[in-house]
Amino acid sequence: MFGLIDCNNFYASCERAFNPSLNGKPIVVLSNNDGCVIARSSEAKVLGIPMGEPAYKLKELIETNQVHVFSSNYVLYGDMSHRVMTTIGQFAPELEIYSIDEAFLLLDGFENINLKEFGEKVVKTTIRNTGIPVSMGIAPTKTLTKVANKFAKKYKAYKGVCVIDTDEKREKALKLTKIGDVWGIGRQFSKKLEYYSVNTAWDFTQRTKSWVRHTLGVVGERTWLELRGTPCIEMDRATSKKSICTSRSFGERLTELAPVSEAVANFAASCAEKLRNQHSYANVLMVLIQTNPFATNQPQYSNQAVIQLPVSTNDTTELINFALQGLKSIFREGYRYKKAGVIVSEIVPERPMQADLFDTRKREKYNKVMSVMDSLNTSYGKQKVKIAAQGFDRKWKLKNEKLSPCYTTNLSDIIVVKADK
DNA sequence: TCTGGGGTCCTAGGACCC
DNA sequence: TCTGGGGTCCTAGGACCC
Repeated sequence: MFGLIDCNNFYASCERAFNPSLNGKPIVVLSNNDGCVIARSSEAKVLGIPMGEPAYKLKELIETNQVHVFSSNYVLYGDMSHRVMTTIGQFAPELEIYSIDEAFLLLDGFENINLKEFGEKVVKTTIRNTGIPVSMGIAPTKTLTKVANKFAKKYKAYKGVCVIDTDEKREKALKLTKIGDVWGIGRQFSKKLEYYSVNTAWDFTQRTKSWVRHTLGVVGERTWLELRGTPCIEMDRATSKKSICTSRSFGERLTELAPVSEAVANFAASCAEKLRNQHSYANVLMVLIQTNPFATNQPQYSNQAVIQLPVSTNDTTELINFALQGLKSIFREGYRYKKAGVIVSEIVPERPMQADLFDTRKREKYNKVMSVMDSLNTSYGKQKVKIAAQGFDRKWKLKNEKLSPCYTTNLSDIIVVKADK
């Protein structure tokens, strides 16, 4: 059996955890640049605020209903996520962190344990230890735990836990699940399936295997098997990423190379840090820039440069260098740029490292510089030490006017909270 | 004026090999 | 009339997830 734990309205719950006066009030959290709604408390959902809605379209609704609005605070959410994962990790032999607010548990060796009671204990402990409410689905396949989780959230009487462990329960649950709500069935697939009168997850399971294979390919076939109780998707044990991306929309449109360069240098530096954190090197770097695709009345341009790195690396100075070279090759005058990004890929572990016979760079020296930089930034705060190309102008800096304090990671914020009390 | 950011996997087609 | 069979690697694009 598998378990799936999912935090309820995660970002909204994080904002609430340190500000109890928000309990019972509608909250929304906005995407970077204060763009779209990406999280809503249940009160905000009741008001009919849809997921993904651009914030400017909601101005009136927010004012008349006194909705509390927050810019996204990933430092806070990341730290809270870590606390939740640490708590639930203690309950099972294996934990797969699937996203910032979700994790699978492998429930091997739980044959003689009452799973419902077990789940309730996990849920209660997590809320008590972290202040974040969670729900848990338990079932023989990952896709079915997703179904179970939805029911655990929907019905209060379940106390946050739903177990699907018999065919009767499975049939009942699948008949109540719309096909588009199934994990692995997105917009295109559900459109196709509805065309063939497959409206519920149950309808889907009643089709033949070959029909599903023919209509949706192997991916759909796996979902079909999983919904019928045959596990196909195992616990993912890989911990390091295969590609790493840092991209942002700018707070204002940029027309000059200089501020875009500064942004790209920062994105490259962030990729390098992420690489070092997971102890790996990249072999390929890509830089991309684009204008605003929504501004249809303005000249559009987007382009990307792909650079094969001569020697795999996670060195900030080196990656910034290549990223800026790439940027120069694609940057064109006369456009209002909205967004840029850096993606590193073909990622390999730090050891063993493939060297280059003709490499002239003093790699050991630079590695030392990087580790000193990392430890200074860990002790004294992000970006205390950085590369000059990352600059100080920050014209590209995104908008986040409604940022909450970093309660858990910034000492001065913690003191402020105490003073308020 | 205003619309996010970060990932994974699969497939088809082209270029190439013997 | 009639033109093989078996493979790899790469890329772009499409689907999905949070």
